[in-house]
Amino acid sequence: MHYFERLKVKDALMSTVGQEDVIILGWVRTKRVSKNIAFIEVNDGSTLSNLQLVMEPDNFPVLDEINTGTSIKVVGDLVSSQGGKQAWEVVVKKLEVVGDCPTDYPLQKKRHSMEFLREIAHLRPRTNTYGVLNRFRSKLAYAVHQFYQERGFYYIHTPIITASDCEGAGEMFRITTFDLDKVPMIDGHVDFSQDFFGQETSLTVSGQLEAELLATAIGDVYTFSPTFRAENSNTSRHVAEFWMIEPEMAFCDLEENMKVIEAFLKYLCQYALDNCQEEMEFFNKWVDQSHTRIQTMENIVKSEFGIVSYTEAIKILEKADRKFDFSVEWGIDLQSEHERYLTEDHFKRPMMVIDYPKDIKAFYMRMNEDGKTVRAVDVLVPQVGEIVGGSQREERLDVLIERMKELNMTTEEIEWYLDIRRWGSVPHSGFGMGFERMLMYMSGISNIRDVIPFPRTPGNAKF
RNA sequence: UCCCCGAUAGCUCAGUCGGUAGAGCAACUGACUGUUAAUCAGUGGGUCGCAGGUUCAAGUCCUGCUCGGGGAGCCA
Repeated sequence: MHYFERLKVKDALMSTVGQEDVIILGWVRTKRVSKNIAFIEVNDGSTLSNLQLVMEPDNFPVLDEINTGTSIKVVGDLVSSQGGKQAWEVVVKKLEVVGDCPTDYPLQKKRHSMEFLREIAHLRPRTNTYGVLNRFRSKLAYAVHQFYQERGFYYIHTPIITASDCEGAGEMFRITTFDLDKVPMIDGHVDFSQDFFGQETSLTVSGQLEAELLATAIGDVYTFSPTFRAENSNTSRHVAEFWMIEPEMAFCDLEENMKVIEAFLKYLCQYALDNCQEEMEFFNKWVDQSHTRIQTMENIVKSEFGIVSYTEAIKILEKADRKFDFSVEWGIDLQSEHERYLTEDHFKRPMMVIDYPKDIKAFYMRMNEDGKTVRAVDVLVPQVGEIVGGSQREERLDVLIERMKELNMTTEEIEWYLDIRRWGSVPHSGFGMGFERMLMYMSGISNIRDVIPFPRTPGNAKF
């Protein structure tokens, strides 16, 4: 097949000199045939742009079999193009069909709606938009690793299967090997002691608790792994399976944690500006309706994030010159409309809200001196909302146990989590960033189902 | 799960007061051209989401269901 010998379209287009007898392997995007000359544009996924092929139709009767979508193998000479829109093109010497493509191919030579493409998610990677997105996603995943590796963090693997039901981050998907038609029962309840693990187990909703164990051993760690939430959420920013990045740092307080968050977000934006120009220009031109995506990324890199305490945020909202559907008072959970007002209207930039009331945050967050608020931080960005949630963890064993009692939580199944507070406990902090939400923000793509190749949502696990 | 909106050709949509179906793009055929989302001319293409109901007559009105979109809650 000449896999190793072929020239990728990306490399052909970046060539500095002409080359004889190059091999191109790819899919036809469009064909233009006239009596004396014919053009094919071929794309192999290596880059957004197509490579133009030129030939005399009389010498290539196989042209009749070539449609949009056909996969082809080409041998020809790479020469500078006589046409205006591209520097290089290939004068074809040999052309063969690898796989034909009947004309009922769903991807037409025209723009399609994101909604339609979502229904054919197995084919949409072949479109310009999803080619750009999937290459961007790969590059950003690499940038995530690069950021942490450069700073001496260790990449850790936390379990996908978990037995802790107290992670508290949402509904969980149960896993079992039971024959669901005859589940063993005891005293009217499912007898999980007969199940594979001898207890009830689920897919993880967060690697944080385990990450804390590793952080209190090897210092600075991060996870980057799939996460599962069984919430019946039907919104443009929720999926049941998504990828989350969760750093955890020993000997680190909330203020230091926030510096890592800000540096991380800025790093990803700077990385995209430096290394993903083609993708960012595409998003700016075709995806972001206000055409300000590049400018937004540049602003993030330049400007300081806003920091406001929950209590101050409430005051700002109370003074706001506009009505909210949900009334504002200290102690409420901030609603979407409140978060949007803060980040989009009041501060007009990414915002960190800190020190939330303990009652609306998780049990493991460190109690402040006031006894009412905890060392939590949510990062809000325009258009997407919450993109990062983090906190300083409660490292004082007695305080943590007291808090769990308040919440009627049993400590039995989570003794292992308490143990790191028993022996050599240290202040530590961390956060979780939704990878897809970050991709949404950076690309301007407004539905999370369009930044992951195969989205899982209530009622839909196709492909 | 709740609220709102929608479902008509392959895609995006129009369809008036209820009277038996339209456009653009795509596809196909032909012509022409170093073209480039080519251009020009022509052709084919419909169980109007599904199931009921009202009516002489339903794409159009009513009910239920399914699916999709926007918003809310939950959160990353």
